[in-house]
Amino acid sequence: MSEGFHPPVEEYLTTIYELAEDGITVIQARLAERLGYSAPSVWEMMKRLVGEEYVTIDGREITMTKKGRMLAESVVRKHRLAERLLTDVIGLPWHKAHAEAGRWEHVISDEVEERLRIILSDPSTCPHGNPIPGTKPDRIKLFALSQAKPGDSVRLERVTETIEIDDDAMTYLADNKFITGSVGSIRAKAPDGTMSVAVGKATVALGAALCANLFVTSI
Amino acid sequence: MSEGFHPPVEEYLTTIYELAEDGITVIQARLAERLGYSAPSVWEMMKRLVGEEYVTIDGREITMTKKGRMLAESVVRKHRLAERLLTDVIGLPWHKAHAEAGRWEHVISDEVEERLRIILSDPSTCPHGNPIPGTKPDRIKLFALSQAKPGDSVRLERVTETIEIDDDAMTYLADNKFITGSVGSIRAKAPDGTMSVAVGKATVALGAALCANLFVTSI
DNA sequence: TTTCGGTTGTAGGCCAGCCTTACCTGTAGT
DNA sequence: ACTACAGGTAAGGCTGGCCTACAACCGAAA
Repeated sequence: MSEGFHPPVEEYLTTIYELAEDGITVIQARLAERLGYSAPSVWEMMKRLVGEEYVTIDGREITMTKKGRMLAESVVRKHRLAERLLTDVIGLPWHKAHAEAGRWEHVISDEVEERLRIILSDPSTCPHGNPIPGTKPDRIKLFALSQAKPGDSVRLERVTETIEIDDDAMTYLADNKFITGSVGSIRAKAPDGTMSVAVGKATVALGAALCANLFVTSI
Repeated sequence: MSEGFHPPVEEYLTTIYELAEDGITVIQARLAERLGYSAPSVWEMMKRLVGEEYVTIDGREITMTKKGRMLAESVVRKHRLAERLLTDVIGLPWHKAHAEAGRWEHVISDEVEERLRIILSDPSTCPHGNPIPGTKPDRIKLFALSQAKPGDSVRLERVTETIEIDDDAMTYLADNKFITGSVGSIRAKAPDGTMSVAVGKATVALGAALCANLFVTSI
């Protein structure tokens, strides 16, 4: 926060970070989609980010430099710590934390970040299971829900950013009590990948695209 | 946060609110000073705020409309609740909370504000003693430290915004352990209003301008 | 091979919100 | 009564970050 305070730059860099984290090739078009900006706007910002040595572009693919990655990780860290604060301390519902933290991430100072890490006992993930950069991750092997078979019992461990940004999907998951930590058992899997999962007394239907972005452990 | 999200507008309105709160006549020149903007910038924004019916201008004096006051109070409320969160829960030092909250106030949603009010037990003031709009104030009569006489013992109850925005002054107070809740006894009062106050084992020297903005109770 | 969807690049524009410079006005002090 | 100075108004300018419209390219499928 000391010298530069540039929410747009931070926004672009974290989006690059999160796309890469979700295994999506980072090109301008993906950024334009996710950010909701026009292609020329993204292009212009890329020129700037290359100029300021936050990223390099090789062919179409955008890669962060060390400088870019450090800034991105700092902001992502603040975002995910903020989410933990919001859910664990402030009591904001699970599915609403992402949007709130999306604004908070730009205004949290390094000192407060440090305090948060302490009072939250150095958490390794956000409430949706995504890792907090700079902490040693719990090395449990997760797999996509889409790989589970009928009969399997699983615990939901992680919802990727691709889903986190989708308010409707998050609300749907929360309404059906299928949030991080919830246990479900696979009832059925349709040919198109849609799954039926029993959670508590009810059964939730989950589309293929959603299942590919829900990571679980066997139980 | 729903529709309009205009940090500059919020910044101007809260500044107007805080100037009035500190008993300072609100004119453009005061705003320019406190915000660090040029007079024409302030003038332009005033045109806009009058146009959008946030304020009215009568002669030189600027007064908020109901609409303006509601927005200003909402932002001030978020600011002061954020300060409480920062000091009481997150553990940020007393004198650093103001600057941090100055950024947070623009990004806190109404829902989080409500949660904060609950987890903080509906506080009636910020950590510096300024009232949180919408709560019934503790009706203790405070007086300015400058009105105290040598020999008096007082407890510091409130530091006005005029001082809160002054980082050096706040750090000085904190370094000398003279913060809200601290007890001091007046040792001496110089002709120019400078006071010597014993706090704990040490004695603090406080300038006249500062003393006029520190509110205390007799003890 | 042609065509077409996805993508990148270019040109030109717009608006908020700040700036400087300059000028005008009213009030207070000598 | 005159000057000084604080305060307000005017005109013009700049930058960041977004836009639309359009041109150029590329790979894959028809």
